[in-house]
Amino acid sequence: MTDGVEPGTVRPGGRTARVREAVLRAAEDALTEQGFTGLDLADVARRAQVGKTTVYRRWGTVTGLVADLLQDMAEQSAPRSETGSLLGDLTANARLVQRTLTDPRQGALFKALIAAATGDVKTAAALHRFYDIRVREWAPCVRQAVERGEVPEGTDPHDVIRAVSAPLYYHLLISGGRLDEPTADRAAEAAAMAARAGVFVRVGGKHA
Amino acid sequence: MTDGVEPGTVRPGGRTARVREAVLRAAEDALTEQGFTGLDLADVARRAQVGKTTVYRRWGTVTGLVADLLQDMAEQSAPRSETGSLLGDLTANARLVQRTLTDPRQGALFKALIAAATGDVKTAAALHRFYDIRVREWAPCVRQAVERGEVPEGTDPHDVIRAVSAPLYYHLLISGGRLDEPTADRAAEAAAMAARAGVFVRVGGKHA
DNA sequence: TCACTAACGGGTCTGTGGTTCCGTTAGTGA
DNA sequence: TCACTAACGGAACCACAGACCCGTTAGTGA
Repeated sequence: MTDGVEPGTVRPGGRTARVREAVLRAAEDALTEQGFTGLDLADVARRAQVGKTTVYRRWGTVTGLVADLLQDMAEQSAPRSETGSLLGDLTANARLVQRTLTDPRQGALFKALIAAATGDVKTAAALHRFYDIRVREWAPCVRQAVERGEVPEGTDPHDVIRAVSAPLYYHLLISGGRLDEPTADRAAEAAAMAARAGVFVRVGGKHA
Repeated sequence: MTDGVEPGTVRPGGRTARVREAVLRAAEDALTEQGFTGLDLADVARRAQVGKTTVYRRWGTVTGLVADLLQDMAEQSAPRSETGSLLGDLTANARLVQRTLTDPRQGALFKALIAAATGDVKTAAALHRFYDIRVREWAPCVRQAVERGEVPEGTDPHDVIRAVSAPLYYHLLISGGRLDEPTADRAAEAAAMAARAGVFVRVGGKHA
């Protein structure tokens, strides 16, 4: 803590990078299969074919490992589609999220990541960063809608994109309701309607 | 497992009830302070001034205890307010949720409950039941809005109420954004707008 | 009021998640 | 290509959450 250098920072190339890669993939698998609660670092080490000492030294705790995994996931981005209308773009986004959360592996993984973030501020910060990046990637479609005059000037793009995802995550984590394509479409419609009506216009020009 | 009777079912009165009460309150406190991860049943027993054997016998696991706590919480209901307009009612609901989630203790508790539910199907079922009850309590205000002609016939009341909460929980768990009164008001507005536009009309008459 | 036994609880034991020690392997810079 | 040392990893070790045993307390029905 006090004496500085974290392991993995001085010689980040070669073996160190390979170990990190293997451990993160193993952690992903383990989280997906066991969930956040059932995760132990020795098991991750076994899956990664790496000494468990290494895992404990580099990441220390389960939440530390999850935080690093989130950082890694944040780096790989998926491209967005463009349909020419706000509703079309938001629907594409909603369906992408819906498909991701419905996929047995991905859905379980995201649940585990979110659960981990509830208990640790560093992990929570990593999760926020991850979603901030994803939201930023889709924000342009709202800006284009503003330019086209579909939604009023001053509309906060991030708020709109988040409004699309929110009901889907609510279903996944809280209500347990069906998470099908019509649900996704409804989420997109609701967000588009609200955006058109000027609900997401920021008066002071301040962004979240 | 195979031989039937669960402890606490044959003599549910007197001491058994007192123990349950004390343990649930202690679990609530512990969850609030330590979060879901940092919870151990011996600590709960200590707080409740109850033998730890009792806690292990009656509830067995952390998730089992959380599931019972959720059932207990579901039984105590908070009344809703009526303002005479859909937007007014939804705003009242949004602010209630916002205040609950912002409160340091309550917010932490709900985070912990949701995290626990991600890892265990019984707990998840209990969580779904809890929110289903809460949603039902507020559904009448949407039905009244239908009667007043504010929103189209066939609008699913539950969908509307859930649409109000969703962005608030999204902020709490995922984006980490500000969770203030304007945010709550915006959530209510967005839901009201979408409802008015007929986004939540169910075609087949089937409810979620 | 009394007998019956469900449910409680202190004490002890154990499996395992996590830590530490120290020798080995392999990046890195000259 | 060589010296230096960061980073890895097997093995022994430890602490503690959770299981178990068995004697005690107190609801319940007659």
